[in-house]
Amino acid sequence: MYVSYLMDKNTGMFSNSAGHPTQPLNSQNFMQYTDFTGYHHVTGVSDPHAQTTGVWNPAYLAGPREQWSPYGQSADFHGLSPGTEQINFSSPDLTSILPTGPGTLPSLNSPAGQYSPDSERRNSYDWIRHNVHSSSTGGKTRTKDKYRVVYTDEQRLELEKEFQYSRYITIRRKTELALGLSLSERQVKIWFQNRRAKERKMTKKKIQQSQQASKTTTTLTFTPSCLADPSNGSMATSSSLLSEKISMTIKEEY
DNA sequence: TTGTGTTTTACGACCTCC
DNA sequence: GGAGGTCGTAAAACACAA
Repeated sequence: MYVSYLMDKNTGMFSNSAGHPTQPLNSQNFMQYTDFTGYHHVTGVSDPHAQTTGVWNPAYLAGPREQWSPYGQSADFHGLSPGTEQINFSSPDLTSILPTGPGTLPSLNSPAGQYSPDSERRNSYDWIRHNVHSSSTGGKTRTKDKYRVVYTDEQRLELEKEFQYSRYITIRRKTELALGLSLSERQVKIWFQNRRAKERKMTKKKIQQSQQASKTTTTLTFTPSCLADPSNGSMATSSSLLSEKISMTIKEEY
């Protein structure tokens, strides 16, 4: 709230909405995806006109997205226009799911799943499922008929893009996003909360891994001196000691 | 097919700020 | 007091190995 509040106050940031990913941006100043792990559903993401768009609010399907966009100029949330906008994806995770070209999103006419390595795991069955789950307009809670809904690729992508732009969404953007994605503002808010939690979790994991790696390296560089010690006995003994040291290091880590 | 582990929505508890 | 933050967790959805 506080950050959003401040960001909302800081109108200079979004003055004329310039610089905001919502608006068509140059590829140069467009946000870079630094982390997109876990979002495998990219099939048909950028194809608002494909058959898979059953996930969209019928109101949006009535015409081009330009007409239903709450953002004025373009409904292509962050430059999803085919062939006109380019987005830099710096994340290995993202580049793995996106075309290998210079940061271009998949062509609108591309077959769903073509660009997704996960298409092997989440194939056509997957986007069919998404159509089935087109009731992602949400509002369903534990107390209602369904525990949770699965967001569509489009919803996830746009939320993710917004997240890459800013970890904390402004009140205004939350409203716009909720409108554009047929989600409730509460859902958008919670999505951001969960996304931040996910990022923290991954950051923590990475830190732990790097610490563990450095510890292991330290142990390994220290060991040869032990091996050089004539009193150390046979090599077999030394190597067994080494493996013991490593396992102990790992144990310490946990 | 089934068991298991991971990820994704959604919520409640508690905290801070206005 | 209300809104939104983190943290922890439940449960659905999903992937994958056996």
